[in-house]
Amino acid sequence: MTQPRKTPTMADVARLAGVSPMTVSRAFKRDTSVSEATREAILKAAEEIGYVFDSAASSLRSQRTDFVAVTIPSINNANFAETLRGLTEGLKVRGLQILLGYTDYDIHEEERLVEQLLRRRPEAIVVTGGKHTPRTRRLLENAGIPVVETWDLPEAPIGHVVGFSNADAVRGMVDHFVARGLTRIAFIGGDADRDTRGTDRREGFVAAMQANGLEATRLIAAGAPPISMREGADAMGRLLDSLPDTQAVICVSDLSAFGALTECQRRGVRVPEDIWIAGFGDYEIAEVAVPALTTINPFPREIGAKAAALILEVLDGRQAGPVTLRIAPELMIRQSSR
Amino acid sequence: MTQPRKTPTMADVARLAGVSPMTVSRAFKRDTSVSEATREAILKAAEEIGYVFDSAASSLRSQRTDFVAVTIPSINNANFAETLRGLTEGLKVRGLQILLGYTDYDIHEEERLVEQLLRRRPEAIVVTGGKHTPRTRRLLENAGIPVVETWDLPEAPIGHVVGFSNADAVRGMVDHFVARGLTRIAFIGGDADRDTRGTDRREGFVAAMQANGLEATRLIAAGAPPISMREGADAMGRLLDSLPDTQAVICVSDLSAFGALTECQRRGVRVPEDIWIAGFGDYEIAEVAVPALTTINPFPREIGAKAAALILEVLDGRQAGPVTLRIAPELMIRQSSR
DNA sequence: ACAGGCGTTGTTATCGATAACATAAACGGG
DNA sequence: CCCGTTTATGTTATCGATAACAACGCCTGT
Repeated sequence: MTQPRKTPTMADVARLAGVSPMTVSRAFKRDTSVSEATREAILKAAEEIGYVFDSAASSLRSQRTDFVAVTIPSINNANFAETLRGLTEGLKVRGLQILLGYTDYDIHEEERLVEQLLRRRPEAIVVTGGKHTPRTRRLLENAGIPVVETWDLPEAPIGHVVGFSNADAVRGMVDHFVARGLTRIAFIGGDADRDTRGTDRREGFVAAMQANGLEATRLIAAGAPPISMREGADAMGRLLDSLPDTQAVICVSDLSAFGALTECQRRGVRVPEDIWIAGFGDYEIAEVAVPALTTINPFPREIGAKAAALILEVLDGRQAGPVTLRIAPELMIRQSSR
Repeated sequence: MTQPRKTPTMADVARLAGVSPMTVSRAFKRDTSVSEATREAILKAAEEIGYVFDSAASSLRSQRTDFVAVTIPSINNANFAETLRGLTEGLKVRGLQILLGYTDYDIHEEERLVEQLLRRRPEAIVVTGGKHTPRTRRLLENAGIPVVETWDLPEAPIGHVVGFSNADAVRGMVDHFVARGLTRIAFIGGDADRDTRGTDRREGFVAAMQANGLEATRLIAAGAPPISMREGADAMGRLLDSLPDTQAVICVSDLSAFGALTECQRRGVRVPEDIWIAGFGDYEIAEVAVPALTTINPFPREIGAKAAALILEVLDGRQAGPVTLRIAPELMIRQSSR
C-alpha cells in the first residue's frame, strides 16, 4: 500500500508485467509488434501503479517531440482561433501536439517566442505573417524544420506559405464600392505599424483609391492595434465629426466595423442609407449584426487546415520544394453596404 | 563554411569557446557562477554555430520542464483568453511556459487531453471547471504537481481553486430583476449539459426563481454549447413566438444575449422598453452594443493572475495546504435592463 | 523433415544537458 | 603572509525511453 516516493518509470511497469522495458516501450506505441495479450497486461500494470509516459525521455532518445510550434498574434481573436483549430484538427491525426505562443502583434516579442519555441525542438513551425526581425528569420532558416508563414504572401518566403494578400483583398472591396458609384471612402485602422496585416490593408486601400483616381485622405487612426470595438466606435465618431460627407468606411476588422456601426446607431446615422460600413474577417458578428456587415472572408479555418496538410506532406517526404498556397478571400456583400 | 549535418550541441559550443560543456550549460542559466567574459564568449560561439538549447535533454536530466499545463474549453472565447493572459503574464516572470490544450467543452476530451499534457511533465496544471471524469480526477490527484481548478467552486476540489459559483452569480441577477418588479423571466442556454458552467447558470436561474416564488418554466434551449450569437438569435425568436409576454431574458453568455438583442431589432421589439436582456461574461460587445447589455463580470483576467500567483507560491513552498480563492463576480446593470 | 520467413521479445548503448562532487584560482582579514 | 572563504570551472555519472541489433519460437511450403 506504500506509494513509491518517485514517479514510476517504464522499468517499474516492466517489472510488474514481467517483461523487459523495451516491450513496455513498444506497448505504448502504435504499429509495433507486441502481442495483444502482452500489451493489455502492460497497460493494466501501468494503470495499476499510475505510470504516466515521460515524453522528455522519449524525445531525447528518439529525437521526435511530436510538437508543432505555432505563433499567433493573439489568442483572443476568432480568426486566429479558427486557423488554430484547422491546424489542431489536421495535426492530431498524426499525434502531433501544438505548442502555442502569442506575439501580441510585436515582431520583437515574436523573436523571443520563436527562440523559446525552437528550444523545444518542434517538428515544424507555423508563424502568422511574413514580416520578421532579421534574427527571427535566421533562426527559422537554420532550424532545419518545415516553416510555414500564414495570413500573408511574403515577397521572400522563408519556407512554405499559406496565405493571401491583405492589400489585394481590400483593393477588391474598394473597387466594388467605386463600381457602385461611391467616391468619398474612408478607412479606419490602428495608429501604428505593429499589426502588419492591418498596415497592408491600409496600404491596399490607399493604392486602390489612387488606382481609381480618388483621394485616399480619409484615414482615421484609432489606437494601438489590434483595434477594439470601442476604438472603432471612437474613430467613427471622429470621422462623422470631421468628414460628415463620407459615403462609406472600410474598417481594418469586423470588430472595429461593428464599433463604428454602433456609433452610427447612437447618433441616429442610418446604415446603409447615410453611410456604408465594411469590415474584414467575416467574424460571426458581421453576419448577426443589424444591419449585417459587409466584409471579407479570408477562410481562416482553411488556412490552418492547409498548413497542417502541408506539414504532414513535408514530414512524410511527399513534398520536397517550398510551396506557396494561395487562399482567395471572398467579398461578402451584406446590408451595411446596399 | 561547411554546415555540420547534425544540430550542434553544447559540446560543440564548448569546443569552440574552449571551455567544458558544463560551463556552457551554466552560461545559459541565470544566477549561476560564470564570469561575464566567459559567458559572452560562450554566447558568441553559440550564436556563431547556430546552437539552440535543447530543452528535452535539459528536462530529462534536471526533472524540470518549465511547463505549466492549462486546459480551457475553447480558445475562441474572450473570457478564457483573458484568463490565459493572466496566467501567461503571471508565469512568464519565472520562465514558465504554458502548454495549452482545449477540451471543446467535453469532459471526455478533457480526459484525453489531461493525459497527453501530463506526459510532458508540467510543473503544475490548471483546468477550467470542477467537473471531471473519474479517471481525469485520478490522473490529476496522482500527478504529484499543484492542480488548480478555475471558473467554478467544486464541492470536492482536487487541489487548489480559483473561481466563483456560476449559480450564485445568476441568482444575483434574478434577484435584481425581481426586486425591480419583474416576474416573467426567461433563460436562454444550450440544449445539453456539456458546458457545465452553462448548466450551473441555468440551475442557478431555476433555483433563484423558485426561491422568489416564481415559475421557472421559460427555459429556451438553443443548440450545442457553447451557443453562438446566431443560436441566441434563434432562441429569442422562439421565445418571442411562444411566450410573448416575457418581461426579461437572461442568457447564458453575452454572445447569445447579443444575438437575442439583434433578433429583437429585426422584429422591432424594443429593448429595454418591451423586454429586458442580460448576458454573462462582460465581453466587450456587452459594453459597446446599442443598447449596452446588462451582464455579469467574472473578472477572467484576475482568475488567471491569481492562479499564476498561487502556483508560484506553491512551487516555492510558501503555500502548503490546498487553497480556495473566491472571485466575486460583479453585476453590471446597463441600458438593456432599465 | 528442414530452410526460410515472420512476429515477438530481449540486450546494449545512447540521445544531450546537468546534479553532485571535486578542484583550482582569487580574495580578504587579522 | 597564511588560511578560511568565495568564485569559477572541470569531471563523472545519470535522467528514462528507445534505436539498432540479436535471438528465439512458430508457421509454412516443398
